[in-house]
Amino acid sequence: MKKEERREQILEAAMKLFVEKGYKGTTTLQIAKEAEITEVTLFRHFSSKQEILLEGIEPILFSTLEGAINISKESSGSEMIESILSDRITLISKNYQVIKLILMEDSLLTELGRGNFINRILEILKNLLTEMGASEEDNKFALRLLMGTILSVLYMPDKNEEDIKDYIGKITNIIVQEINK
Amino acid sequence: MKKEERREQILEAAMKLFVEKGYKGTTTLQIAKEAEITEVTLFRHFSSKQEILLEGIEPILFSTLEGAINISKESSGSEMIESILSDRITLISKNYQVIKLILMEDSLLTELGRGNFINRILEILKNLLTEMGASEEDNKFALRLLMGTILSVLYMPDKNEEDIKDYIGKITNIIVQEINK
DNA sequence: AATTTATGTAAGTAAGTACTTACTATTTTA
DNA sequence: TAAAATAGTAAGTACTTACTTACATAAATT
Repeated sequence: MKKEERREQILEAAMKLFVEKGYKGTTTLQIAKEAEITEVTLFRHFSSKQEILLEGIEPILFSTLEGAINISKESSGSEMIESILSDRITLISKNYQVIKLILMEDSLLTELGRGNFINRILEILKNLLTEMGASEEDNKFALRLLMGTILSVLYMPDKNEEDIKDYIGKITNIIVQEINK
Repeated sequence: MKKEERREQILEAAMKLFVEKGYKGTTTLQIAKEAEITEVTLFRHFSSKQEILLEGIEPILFSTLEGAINISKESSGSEMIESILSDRITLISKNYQVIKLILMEDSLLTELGRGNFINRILEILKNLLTEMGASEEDNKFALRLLMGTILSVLYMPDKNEEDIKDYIGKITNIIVQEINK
C-alpha cells in the first residue's frame, strides 16, 4: 500500500476512535488495530499521536469556517443568510462528529494554540450579521439564534436533512423579520 | 477537618480540574494538590477516581432535569414555558461547566450506564411541548428551538442573565405563536 | 489524659502507554 | 529480477498513573 493511502487509512481509524472515546481515551495500539496494521507501522507514518489528531481535524478546522466568509462577500440580498446558513450547516451536519471532537478537546487544542473554536464561529456569524445591517440589539438575538441552530445540529440525534433545511428556513425568516422591523 | 467537609473540598477541587482538562486529563495527584492534601488522604475519602467523578456530577445529573417535570405538571397556561424555561435555563447557566463536562465525558458515562444526557433533556422538552398541545410538526420546530437555546447558553461565552432572560422571552413568543397558528 | 479520628510521609506496586530499535519478510516498481 | 519501499515481529525503554501499605504525627472527642 502506498504512503498516502496508508496515512489516510490510519487517520480514518484514529478519528473514528477519537470521536468515540476521546483523544486521551484512545491508545495508539487501538488505532493500529482499528487500521489493521501494527503500532510500529503507525509510527512510521506519523511521528506522534498528537500529529494524528491535528492532521485529522485540520480540514474541518479550516475549510468549514473560512468558506463562510468568502460566500458572504460575494453574495448580497436578503436570501443571503439562508443560502449561507444552509450551505454551512450542511457542512457542519456532515462533519458533526469531528466538530464535536474539536469542542470536546478544546482544552487540549488550546494548549497547542488551536482552541476557541466556538469563538471563531461566533466571529464569523457576527460579521455576517453586521454586513446585513443588523443593529447591536438584533445582533445579540440573531447571534444566539444562529449559534443555537448550529449547536442543535451538532448535538441533536435527528440529522434529517429535510427537517434541518426546513428549520433553517424558519429561522432565517425570523431573523430577517427582526432586522427589518 | 471533618469527614464531610473534606469530601466536599476534594470534590470541588476535582470538578474544577475535570472541567478544565477533562476526566482522563486530570490525575489524582493534581486533584490532591488542588485540594491541598496528599494523594493518600484523597484515597482515604474516595475509593477511586471514578467515584469522585460520579459523586461530582450526581446532583446535576438528577436535580437539573427532574425539576422540570414537576413544575410542568403543577403549572398551566401559556406563560408556562417561559417560567419553566427561565427556571431551568438559569439552573443550567449556573452549572454550565459541569453540564459541559457531562457532555464531554458522555462516552465514559455511557460505559457506566449514565450517558445520553442530551436524550434525557430532549425527552423532558418533548413532554413539555406535548402537554402544551403542540402538534407533531410544531413539536419538531419548537424542540430544536428549545434545545438550541439550552446549548447556546452552555457554549456561548456571554452569560449575561438579562440577555438570556430577554432571549428566552422572545423564543417563548415565537413558540406560542407557532403553536396557536 | 486517654482514645479515636484524620492526616502526613515515604516507599512501592502493577499496569498502561507513547514511542524506539534491530532485524526480517513482503510487496511494489523499475 | 534486482533494487527500493513498505510492513511485520519481538523486544524493550522510560515515563506516567491509579491505588496500596506501614508507620508516625497531629487534632478532635470523650
